[in-house]
Amino acid sequence: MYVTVPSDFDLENAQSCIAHATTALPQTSLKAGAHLFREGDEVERLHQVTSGVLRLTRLLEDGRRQVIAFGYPGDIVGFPSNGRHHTDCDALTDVHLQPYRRAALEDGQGDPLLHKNLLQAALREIGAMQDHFMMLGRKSASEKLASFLLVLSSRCGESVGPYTEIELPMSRSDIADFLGLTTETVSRTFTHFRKNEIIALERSHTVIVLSPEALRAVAQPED
Amino acid sequence: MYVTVPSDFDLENAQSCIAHATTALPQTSLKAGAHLFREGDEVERLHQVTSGVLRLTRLLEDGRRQVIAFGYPGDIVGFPSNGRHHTDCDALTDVHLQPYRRAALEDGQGDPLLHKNLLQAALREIGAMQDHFMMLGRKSASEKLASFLLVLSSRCGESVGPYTEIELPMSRSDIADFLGLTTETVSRTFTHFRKNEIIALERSHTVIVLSPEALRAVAQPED
DNA sequence: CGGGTTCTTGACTATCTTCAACGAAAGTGG
DNA sequence: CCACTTTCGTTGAAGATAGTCAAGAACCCG
Repeated sequence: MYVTVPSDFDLENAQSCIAHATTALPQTSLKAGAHLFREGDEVERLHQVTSGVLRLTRLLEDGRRQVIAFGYPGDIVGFPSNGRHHTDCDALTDVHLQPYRRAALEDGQGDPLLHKNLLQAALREIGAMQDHFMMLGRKSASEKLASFLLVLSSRCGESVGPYTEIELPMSRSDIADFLGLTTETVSRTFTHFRKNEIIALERSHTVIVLSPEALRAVAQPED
Repeated sequence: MYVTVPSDFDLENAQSCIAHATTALPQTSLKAGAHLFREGDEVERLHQVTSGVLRLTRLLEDGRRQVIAFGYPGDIVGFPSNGRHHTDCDALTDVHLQPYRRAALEDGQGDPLLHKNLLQAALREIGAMQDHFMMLGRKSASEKLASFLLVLSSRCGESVGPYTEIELPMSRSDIADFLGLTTETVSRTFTHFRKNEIIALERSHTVIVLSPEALRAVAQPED
């Protein structure tokens, strides 16, 4: 999951499981905190998240970290770069996964429909990442966090009375490393939104969106 | 072209033209300043740069711009996201291009080798973009510019006596929008490098790398 | 309940941006 | 070819946003 400009995420298309009955591998699962793969590992499978949330990260020698993406249900992770994983991946919550053979992506053989679906997923990934560049390079802290909350709200928000509730399985520092900020700035920005009654924090990991309009206004200022 | 961690770019692999004799489309060319495609256009062809440099950009409603990538010889641009271009693309210099049918990427039919090569290019693209996230999210202005110059130096540096010379076809604001900075900061950082005798500027678009070691040291601090 | 981690908050600082001015370079038209 | 205009690059001063350092509060887990 990246933070893309609104309406870019094709829910219908992406969330559907693209497994094909005849060739499907059995679903697997992962406990919270367990790792799925590490940077440099040979890619054997791609994985589509069925439930739970994954975290993809990359490290710099000096310890700086970038969270590349969060893997939410419907997302496919593990695209090989020169045959190898290019990020670390671990589970933020218990996760269920639908694995696909790497060959299903790379060879047309076997299941042509699956091949096509995986390829399209990879191409959508490129598009989504291009949007995320804009986020990282050109948006302020408030814009970043507001955009992030909006995406989460549409992908995993639950209606609670008149409001939308978002459960955040990741820590403040995960959010910071995803958005190119520090934990302190993320925390302060949450507080700022809270004081302006744009959101409420039930617990630090449970956000209630009080005013989606205000959130949208912060995320993409008119000009 | 993205700014990736060192040694990640596979020169051999990427620079080679992947056209297949029997199915090849004729080369095309583009004058400096001409556009190749615009965001939202239906993708008909992918293009591999043969000579010259392309610029891929994305705009925010309020005018903020992100340069997504520069297309250097060997690079392939135009991967479709849901069948459409997701960026604008224009030529910074006169450019020669090898076009490929979109179907060559999306269908296995036709030329299986070409299909495979295009797919691998798309997957490498994902890996390279992941590195670029780190750049945008976690690096300082000096680190960004030093990394940028190092990549250019290895991709298009020309030996001039003991030094490497880099010709920059893009403006300061292109560099700024690529690295997530302002033109002023880019300019100041150039000046800073010049004063420290890491580089020399023959003209504002011609960089001479005086000390690649120093540049590397700035690009990736030990810890 | 205790101990460690995570989150929040405060004070201060640094980096980068903004605004502004100027000079250099490049494009335009007579 | 030269003057004119416009764009681009550099530099300075001031300001703002986000980062750093530090401490206390809240939360989680055993």
